[in-house]
Amino acid sequence: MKAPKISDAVIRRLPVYLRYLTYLDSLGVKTVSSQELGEKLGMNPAQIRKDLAHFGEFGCKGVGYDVPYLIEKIRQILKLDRPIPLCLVGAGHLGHALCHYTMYRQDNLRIVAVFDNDPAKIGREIGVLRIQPIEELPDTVKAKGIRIGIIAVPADAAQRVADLLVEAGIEAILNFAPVNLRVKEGVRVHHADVTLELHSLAYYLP
Amino acid sequence: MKAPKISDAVIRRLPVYLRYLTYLDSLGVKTVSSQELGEKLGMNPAQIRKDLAHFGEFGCKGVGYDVPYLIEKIRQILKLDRPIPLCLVGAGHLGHALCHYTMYRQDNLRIVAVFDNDPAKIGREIGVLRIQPIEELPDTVKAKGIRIGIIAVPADAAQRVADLLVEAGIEAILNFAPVNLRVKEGVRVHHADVTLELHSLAYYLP
DNA sequence: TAGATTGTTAATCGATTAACAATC
DNA sequence: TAGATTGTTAATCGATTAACAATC
Repeated sequence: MKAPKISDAVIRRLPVYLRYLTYLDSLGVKTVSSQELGEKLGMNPAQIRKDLAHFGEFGCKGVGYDVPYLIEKIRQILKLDRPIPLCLVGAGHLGHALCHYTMYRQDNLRIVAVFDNDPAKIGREIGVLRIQPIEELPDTVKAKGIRIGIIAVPADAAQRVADLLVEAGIEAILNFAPVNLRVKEGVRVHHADVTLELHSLAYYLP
Repeated sequence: MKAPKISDAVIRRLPVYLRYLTYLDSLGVKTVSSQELGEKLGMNPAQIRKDLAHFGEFGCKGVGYDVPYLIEKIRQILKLDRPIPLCLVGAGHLGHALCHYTMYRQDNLRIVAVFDNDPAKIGREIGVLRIQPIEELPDTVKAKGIRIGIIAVPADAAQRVADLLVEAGIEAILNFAPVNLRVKEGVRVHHADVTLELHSLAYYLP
């Protein structure tokens, strides 16, 4: 649709805007300028305008941005305007936390299946979901149209799980295990790497 | 010590190098070139050399880098060569996961205290740690010399906890709550933001 | 209309990559 | 020594910021 590739830096700022806009909306604020947005988020207003202008003309000169309209537009850009089924692999503490977390959110990303290979966990429930044996993953992914997989298993199992997810036809992976996953071209992997965050944080200690 | 500021992008790559070097070391590999490193990590070798050269001359021309020596040096740079006590606020599923995670790691970052405000949780144990009431935070932080605080509480409590941590003298915060924290100058905050990762991942879906 | 704010072009800044002399 | 690889300088690339005409 859009010829020029949008940089990842831009894409990662959109959810930040979205979150703050949603907050403004909850306060009943109808309009916001890039100036105000920039002040609150500690960002350059020109950057915000430029980021948004990549995708269309969402603002109104002399006025600013209509909050609900901009929320709608950003959600469209991020493809959050349609339901996206996720699955979770690994029903440990982290898995539970993630399940509860996405369960109570108001967006269209929803965990619809949970897998584990521990017989003690299989069959137990997290919220409305029953923990399924990992062997059921391929069929369930197809049956439920699951598009994103979340890996919340120990490091030594992560690559196997990734292979299984990719084989099942998953399109993107969010990986919590502290390992570099290798996946085929076209499958996007994001890392939620606590180790990396803590290590880089340590550097900045006085 | 070093006059020119090192960019955050560089700092965030160091733990990536460190992880892979540690893996190589576990295999008994003694020496590695920026070329090999770059191939395995999907990075430009020149970038790796330049990153490292910011901090000193760690390599050997014609040979490459001594793996154990480089590990030692990166650990020094990141201040991981000395024990850094952490505390965790929020003993939910995420808190449990983080506790177990840092407990079994071989680095010097160690959670040494856990706090919660839920009477049902206070007094219970996570590994060797007893969950303490949040009121004990200031004294415990001082007594144990805690330098980094991890926030794993619901969004609406996060800012209060951040204020409490800063007040207690914490120097850095890792925040898992999906809110923008406001802290005074000099306190570094990193975000481990699952929402942001999932939202940006959704964009890249085909 | 006058004031405000966008969208966009141009200028600046910084980061990545390439190239190569130094040297192990 | 010859081959390999670093550390570093120079070239390239891309992202951020500033400036401003367009216009609500």
